[in-house]
Amino acid sequence: MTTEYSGAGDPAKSLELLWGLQTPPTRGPKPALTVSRIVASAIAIADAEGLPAMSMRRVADELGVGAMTLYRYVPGKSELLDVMLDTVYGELPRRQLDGDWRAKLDIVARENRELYLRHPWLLQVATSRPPLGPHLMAKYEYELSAVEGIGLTDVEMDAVVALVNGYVHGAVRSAIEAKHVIQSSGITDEQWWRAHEPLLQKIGDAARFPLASRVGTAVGIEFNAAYDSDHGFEFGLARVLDGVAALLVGRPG
Amino acid sequence: MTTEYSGAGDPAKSLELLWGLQTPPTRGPKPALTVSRIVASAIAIADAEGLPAMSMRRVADELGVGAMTLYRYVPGKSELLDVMLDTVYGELPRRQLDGDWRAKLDIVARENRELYLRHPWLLQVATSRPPLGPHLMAKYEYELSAVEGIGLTDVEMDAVVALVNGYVHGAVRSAIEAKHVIQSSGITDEQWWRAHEPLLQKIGDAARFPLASRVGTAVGIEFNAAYDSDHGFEFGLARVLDGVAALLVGRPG
DNA sequence: TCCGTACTGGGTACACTGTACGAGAAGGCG
DNA sequence: CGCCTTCTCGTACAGTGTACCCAGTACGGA
Repeated sequence: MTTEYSGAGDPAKSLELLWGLQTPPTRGPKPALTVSRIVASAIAIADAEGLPAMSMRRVADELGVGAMTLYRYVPGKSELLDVMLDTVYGELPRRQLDGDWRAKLDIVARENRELYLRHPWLLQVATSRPPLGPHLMAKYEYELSAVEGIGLTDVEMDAVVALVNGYVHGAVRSAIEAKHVIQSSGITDEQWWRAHEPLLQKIGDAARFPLASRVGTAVGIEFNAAYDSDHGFEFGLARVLDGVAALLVGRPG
Repeated sequence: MTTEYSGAGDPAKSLELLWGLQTPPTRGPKPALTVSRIVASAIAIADAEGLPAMSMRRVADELGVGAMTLYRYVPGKSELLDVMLDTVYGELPRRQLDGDWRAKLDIVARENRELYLRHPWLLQVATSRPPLGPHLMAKYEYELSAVEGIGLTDVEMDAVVALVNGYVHGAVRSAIEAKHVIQSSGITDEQWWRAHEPLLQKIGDAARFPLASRVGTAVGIEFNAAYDSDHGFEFGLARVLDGVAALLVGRPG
């Protein structure tokens, strides 16, 4: 299983692709493909079969062309990933944000969560300083607008947005991976803990990890129950937003 | 560039390795290697050259044996990664936690941060439900002890620990990736934004993203300055802990 | 109209990856 | 000693991204 890096390719090349800056040539045969068709295929494969299945040959097969043909449109796989990222960012609704900052950040968090659930492979792409595509720019602008004018410095605004985005990223990743493990193994968390109790007892002192086994079992039961899995997400998000609220106490805004 | 999954191998096999449950045979030639030597080599390579450089052949070369020899000691690369994870978790100091819950969580967060900075490849390993090695168990137990007896339910204790760990993970990842990009490209964030200003102006309406460019520039300057890079970490951590504090208001503990 | 030339398509090849298989060597036990 | 377990590791296979190069296409200028 592999995960990829964004921004690993030539930034200038990626930017040209992202903003559609390459001027189409007048001579020569008409291209059979377009970058967006390639990107759409790649996203479809990643959505359906995961990021590791998205190889250049696989995408090319899907489009009915040879593998090397893709390199006429995209400098390499890294740049393809960059464009995939920016493309799915374009799916975000970016509706009008109403209410106070908390309501706005709440919506932002939920929209990002939906996006991650729709494209789980996003969670496997490292996205620090990705090439600034138009949709990523718009996403950043949109998210900053949620905390504009509430008394934060510019740097604090960025930090708060990053904090919320980071939380959503982590929370969704945990949830998805837990679901995957349960699906692939057919073993729930609770069953897993129970199955390993004998092992844990055999390993030296069973009382060495009292908190871990008590809490671990409780969490397993909770997740195993027909418990609303959104609840865990809500809990963490509320904590993060409470933390931001504490920062704003006593500030004008 | 590739990243790996933990827990992708046979859990039972990983557990046997992690807890050292295999009984050494009496017959046959003496093994030339040990699992811990293999793991130490693998960790050294991953530390020095990154996770993608840690291939089975590379580790075998380092140890002066054939690639397939490793498979006598470790079922596969996934299980090797599991043991690597548990081994570095064993490096955590786990000193006596003093003070109130906030001081304790603060220490936990800092210790985890140090670990990530020492072994950046940890950030590229997906660790949801990794095989329960002895050191991971100890880590979990230690972290739970920071929030034990302060009025949280078991499930809340797990959620708070996961929240803090998730924050540290995300914050360190951002910091490390930002540093990598600056090192490899020689371009600071500020220079990057300035260099792309003409591009952004050329793209339709330059005023389309006023917040993004203002805040982006401010953040770039801040990071570029000889500004203590720990400051950003502190800010986010304080927000997270404030959020936990808000949860505890009015509870006995 | 016709050719040169810019361009596209894609086959082949290379250096990698993890690891299945199986042959040969080594060494404790009856 | 001989058996049988165990260890080492060469070879092989199905993948990966992509560099290189040749063949075919179609427009611009003559």
